[in-house]
Amino acid sequence: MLMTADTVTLNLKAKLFRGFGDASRLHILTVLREKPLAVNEIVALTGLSQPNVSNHLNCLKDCGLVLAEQTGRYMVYRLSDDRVDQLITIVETLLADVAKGVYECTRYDNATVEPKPGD
Amino acid sequence: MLMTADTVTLNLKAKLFRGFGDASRLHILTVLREKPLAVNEIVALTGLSQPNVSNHLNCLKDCGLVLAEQTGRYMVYRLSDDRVDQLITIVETLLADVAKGVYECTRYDNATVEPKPGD
DNA sequence: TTAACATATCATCATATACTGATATAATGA
DNA sequence: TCATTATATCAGTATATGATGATATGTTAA
Repeated sequence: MLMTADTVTLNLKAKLFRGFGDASRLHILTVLREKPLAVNEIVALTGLSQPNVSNHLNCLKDCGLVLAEQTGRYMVYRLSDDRVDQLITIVETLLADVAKGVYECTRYDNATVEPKPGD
Repeated sequence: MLMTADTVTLNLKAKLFRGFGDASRLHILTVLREKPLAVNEIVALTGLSQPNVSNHLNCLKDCGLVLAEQTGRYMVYRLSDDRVDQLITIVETLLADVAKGVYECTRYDNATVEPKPGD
């Protein structure tokens, strides 16, 4: 399939969504909703390893979801845009309505899914 | 690893975001913004293979992002909630501001978006 | 019933990517 | 300078998951 302009845009949007689509990154984004934080603070708040946090922050920064500013020997990160917070808020409200489904969404992992009545 | 209530919620939110975080699924969701569609119509509009569309629709349905209704021999899918459309809209506006960064965000993968042979 | 169509599922493969431990780089202060 | 702290990067591994081709299931109509 050819890489049309639409396809490129589609990939960019998907990639942006994927920025939020990992529990670790979402955790980082969530603690950053409160206030800008240095890496070590994010490590402490999330319980993730330092290299792991650094990797995720790097991704989030490259994707434009967070901004970084060097302050002394601290690198302080913050959300880049109100819409980042906004997207999380909307998903939180949406989750309240579809939580059960999401919880059971195992996609290809059918091995863990029990047979439905009538099967 | 301990699975606190917060961790569970975090994973659910991330999973919901991941529903949007794939170009194929996002394409499907995008064509469904216009109107409800049968699987064969989605296949035609997206150019994806039928099993692939079916798999993604199954995921989207389980995750509560779309609803399915059998109509004769057609299975008609539609977006489950206005917020699904809303989230895509916000990401589209956000993308306009951070597009360059997203495009360059390769994280661990270096083979970004090249057409595959045979496509 | 059979044929044709519509959709779902399965086995398999290939790739993406999250994580860890070790190490490198950078900034500060003694 | 050296020691300490803060962050980033790298190699290696394990897992998740997207895609395909074949097949099964389900629906309608002749």
